[in-house]
Amino acid sequence: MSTPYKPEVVEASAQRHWREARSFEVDEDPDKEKFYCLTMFPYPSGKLHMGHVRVYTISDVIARYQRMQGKHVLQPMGWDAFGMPAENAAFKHGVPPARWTYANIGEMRAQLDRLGYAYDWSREITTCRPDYYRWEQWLFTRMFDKGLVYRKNSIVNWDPVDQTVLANEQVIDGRGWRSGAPVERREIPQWFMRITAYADELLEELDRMPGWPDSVKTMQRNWIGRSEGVELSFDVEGEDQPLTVYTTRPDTLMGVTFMAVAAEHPLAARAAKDDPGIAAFIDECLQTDASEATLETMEKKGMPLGISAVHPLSGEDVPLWVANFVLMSYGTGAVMAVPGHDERDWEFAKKHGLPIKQVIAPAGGAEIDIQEQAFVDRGVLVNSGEYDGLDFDAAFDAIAERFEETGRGRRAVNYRLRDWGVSRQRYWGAPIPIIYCDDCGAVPVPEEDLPVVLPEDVDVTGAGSPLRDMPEFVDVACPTCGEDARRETDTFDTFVESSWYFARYACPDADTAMLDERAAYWTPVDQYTGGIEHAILHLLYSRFFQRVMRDEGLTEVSEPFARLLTQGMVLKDGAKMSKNKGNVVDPQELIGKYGADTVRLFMMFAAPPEQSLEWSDEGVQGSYRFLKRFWNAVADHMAAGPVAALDVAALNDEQKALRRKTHRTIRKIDDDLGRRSSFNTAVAAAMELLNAVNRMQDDSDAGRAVVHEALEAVVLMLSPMTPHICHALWLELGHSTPVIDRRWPEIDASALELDTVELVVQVNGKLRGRVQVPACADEDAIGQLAAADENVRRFVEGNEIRKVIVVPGRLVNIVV
RNA sequence: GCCCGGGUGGCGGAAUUGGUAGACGCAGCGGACUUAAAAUCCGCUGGCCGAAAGGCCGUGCCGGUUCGAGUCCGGCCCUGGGCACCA
Repeated sequence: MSTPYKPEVVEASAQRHWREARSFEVDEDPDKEKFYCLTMFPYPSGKLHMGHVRVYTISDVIARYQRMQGKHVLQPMGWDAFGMPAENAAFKHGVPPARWTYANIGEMRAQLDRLGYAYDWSREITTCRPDYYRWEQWLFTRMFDKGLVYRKNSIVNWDPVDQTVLANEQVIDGRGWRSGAPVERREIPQWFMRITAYADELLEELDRMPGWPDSVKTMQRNWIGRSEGVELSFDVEGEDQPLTVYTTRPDTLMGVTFMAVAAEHPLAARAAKDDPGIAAFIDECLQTDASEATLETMEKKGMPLGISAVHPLSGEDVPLWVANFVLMSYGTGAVMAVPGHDERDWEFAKKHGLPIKQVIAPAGGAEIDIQEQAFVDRGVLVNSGEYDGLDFDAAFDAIAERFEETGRGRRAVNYRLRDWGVSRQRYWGAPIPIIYCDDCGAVPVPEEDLPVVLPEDVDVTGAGSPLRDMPEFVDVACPTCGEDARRETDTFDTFVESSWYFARYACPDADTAMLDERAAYWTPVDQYTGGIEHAILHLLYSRFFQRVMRDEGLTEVSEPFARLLTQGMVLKDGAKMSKNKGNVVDPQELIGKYGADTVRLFMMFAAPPEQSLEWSDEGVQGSYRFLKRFWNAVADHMAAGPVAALDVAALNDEQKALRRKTHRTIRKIDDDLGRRSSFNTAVAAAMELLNAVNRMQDDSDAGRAVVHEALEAVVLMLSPMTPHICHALWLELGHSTPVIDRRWPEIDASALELDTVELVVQVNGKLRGRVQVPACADEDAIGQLAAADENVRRFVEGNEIRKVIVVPGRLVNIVV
């Protein structure tokens, strides 16, 4: 009698083996083909959630599959350890963020180990450790020297009651999350990284990244938002400086009937000095949070400034407005408005009684009424004087040239992408390595003084960074002149840490350089897996940082991630699992009840990886039942005594059929795991094969031999998904080499061959019958066999056959 | 508002390049085993008509292309992600 399946025993034993054999620690072996398999590292919140389990299981399956292909696989893990939750917890519980964070890391590491992931823990990274963040401080100072970082004013959400800067997440319906006070937009000086210097390269390389999903590449293209247009200068009455605007539609220039500037624009500020109404309107514009979604969805409002610009072609006066939909951060903070040919301008003009002028007509000559609806397509110029009759391209060139000749404008490429603001007015982050001196200005901290260590023993009050009140941190001598100076108290955006950690896993202990020669062996990452929510920011910043490191001579790699898989969320009752909704399922509990393999199997089986996964307690039980059946199938098979060697020449039809199923399944699962990342169908195929094995009632030597072959194949192929039970079953099947060190099963091509194939017969595209035909039959013979089918004849008789379409191996369609 | 996804039985999903819609699993129903229950095993399971053979309908909605559309094209509806300080 065999022992029943006990996951807790099986899993402890397999994990002990991996630990003692150091199965997952890898070095740099130039003779082996490397495979670097990485997941987006977690924020150490303290508890693993189902989203973590899903993404880490996906990655682990890929890592283990690639190992079975003979690759030298690195799968590291670490902690994205800086961030707001630690400050919030500190504020709430009075624990310093560092202590809270390190405690959480300990708990989460144990949880990950319980799931049996194949991590090389010797390379663990914790981003809040000085030996990690010192290198991003160092890179920042290098970027400073190259002019890749600079300081400028930019907008933040300001809570006027708590006197603190709020993250967008901390603004609820325009109010501070703790104070409830209406949030204001406020300008403060902040540090920026010049990602726009790499805009073209980041854009163009997307065309040469076959390993990334098209959707992510499209999102990044649109985010970078390259456009070709013209910069035009409009003289403004009473101003020395002209007002410059950028437009992608210079062909509509003669249709400009007003202009608008952002609330923060200097012209608006000047007008506000003499006009309390304008001042009040600008104040009102600033009473919103700074997110683009808010700005784009709020009611479009504006006010005339009482001054005019001069139209550069017609010389007519163009009234100047201040409007809440113009963004100071995009382009020049001013726009020319063409209500006839722009949706938003049209609505604004209608609302405020501004003129709407048609200057573009449809190329086809169709009649339009510009007063009813804006015409935004490209067309032919009208009402534009000497430019009448030109199409878009000709008008673009003619107008651009005219401005270039007079020096009042130029062709310009513009990007939607903005430089990356990295300053955060928070404590729990990497200090920005800058010292402010009254005489020398902003001075980067010299390399020998790095890292600038964040003091870890602090009291968090919730109102601003505690660093500001720590003279021992702030007061410092200027590195240039030695006079009294002040240290920067802002810290880096946590995206800075996650923009280069993937490279550091190659050499986490390098203490004389950011990266060493080991990075040349491991990078780029061959397979990167993480949430679709990171499709733009994290992935774009990482691509940027990789290039900055390249240009610093640290690596020759430009693209950090060769292949990308973006996995969907885990839902319960149609909603994302969250404490607020009370629909959280704790992985720990489930692992205690069913074991890690059941949880892993369910995660892989329940949905394709890119799609959201609907949690189901019954589905988990189904996975558990399958593993019990799997266990019993192997145990029963082995309990029946020794298995004879397989003699393929001596098989009957049923035995041949099982062998065919075995080798077809190997081919399918290999394709599903290796090429398609289709784990759910891989599991289904393994289940089908096991069902076929269980249906086989054949105690003959040959019958037991083909069953043995099938069971070995299932154990090997499921071992990436359920590694613990497969570890045990492989030993049970009589092997001494553990399954972790085995290769993927070989396909016997001769087992796949078939004498006859079944074809579907259609008449006019509708299924009417099935026929068995020899595998080698030609189209005429197939057509005749198909037409001979009794049911097919009923639909063909009395009609003329117009065409017979044969799709080899699939179907015959008779068109009558 | 803008950008990118998704929508198929009672449920999760399959259908890989335009070629058998519903693989695999869950739930349900029927049966075996059991004193009984649990567990396990076997069978059935998109809707409608039919005794059966078989037929008709069916992949969010409307229209189109094709011998053939879940898959391609046009227009809509619903829903998820992102929108630069959540990570």
